[in-house]
Amino acid sequence: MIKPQDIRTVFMGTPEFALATLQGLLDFGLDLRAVYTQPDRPKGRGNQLTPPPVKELALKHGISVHQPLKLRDPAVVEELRAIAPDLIVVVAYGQILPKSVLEIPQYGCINVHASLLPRYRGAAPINKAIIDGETETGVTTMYMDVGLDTGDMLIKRVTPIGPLETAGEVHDRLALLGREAMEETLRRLCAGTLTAEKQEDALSNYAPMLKKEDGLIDWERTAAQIHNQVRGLDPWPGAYTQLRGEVLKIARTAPEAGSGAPGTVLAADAAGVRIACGEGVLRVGELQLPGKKRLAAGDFLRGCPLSPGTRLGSD
RNA sequence: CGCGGGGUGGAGCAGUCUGGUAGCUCGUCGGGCUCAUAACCCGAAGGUCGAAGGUUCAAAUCCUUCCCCCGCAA
Repeated sequence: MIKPQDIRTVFMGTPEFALATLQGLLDFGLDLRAVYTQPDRPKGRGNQLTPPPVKELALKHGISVHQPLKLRDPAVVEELRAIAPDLIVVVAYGQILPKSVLEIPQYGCINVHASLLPRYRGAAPINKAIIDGETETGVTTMYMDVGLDTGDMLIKRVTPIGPLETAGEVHDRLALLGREAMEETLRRLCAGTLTAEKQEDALSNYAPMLKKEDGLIDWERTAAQIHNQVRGLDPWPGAYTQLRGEVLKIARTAPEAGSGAPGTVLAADAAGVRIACGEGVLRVGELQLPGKKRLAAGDFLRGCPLSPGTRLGSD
């Protein structure tokens, strides 16, 4: 039986997704020696230098924060070795851990990944799962190895994906599940009952980093496919089409029955804008023009009327 | 000094370039019509046009300064 306060731990993470797990580590009572996170980056209007969410939480708890540009820098590795962690916990850190780092902690490097491995390895597991129309997903903790999300699996937590749920909503849920999975992992680590399971590589697939162009809608596809694309890319990067040469972002969609020439507005009122797809009709609840904010269909139409017959997409 | 858009009745917007009665769609209120309705018809209320200063006979509109909001750059 290992006591949490005897485990010298380093946490590595950057965005909001990592927050719950970091808090979980604190609550669990680990001996948290340092937090590694990405450097402050210019963000927001005016390009303000903004600290990553993890940094703010760490500072609030008086934990020393490291923000190396490159973790693989020998000096950085040396510094980390000097901290002599028994365990490194990694959640959405944003940098690959070199072998030299992976070998430092005696209890290994444990990562929380937002999918049911071996499915959806890679940078955008939540989005990709929704885009593919999956009805459930989850989180997996694993021992990290040199591959990308290929390490031996420890604990899984499953959650259903609702038919209208967006990536943002699932993201928030998975962040909490990730914390639970990590806590369970730590309990077993302390109790000595932690078991690891190899990933079945043949069942794996890869979720590459999202690009803005992934949001371009092809109205020839089915309403269900487009719906999955829209909610899978919400809130970032967002799905879009074109209206009179301008980018029109859409959100809060639902597939419906019906038909028409793909890309044609069939009806537009406060209940939504109905657009014909290659198969079926997509009801759009929220729309956004460049420089404007996202508006509910009713509000949007007051400022930008859309008459039936309007064609969307490239000409 | 990263790029860009904006602040106009309760909501969303037009009007600003080219100064001259503040407008549109919707909402609200009153009335009418209807078996009925988030429908339709008639009418009404509601705005120091973000703030201050300047130019002008006259400023939402042109000039200066300031405040606030938003989109994109993960």
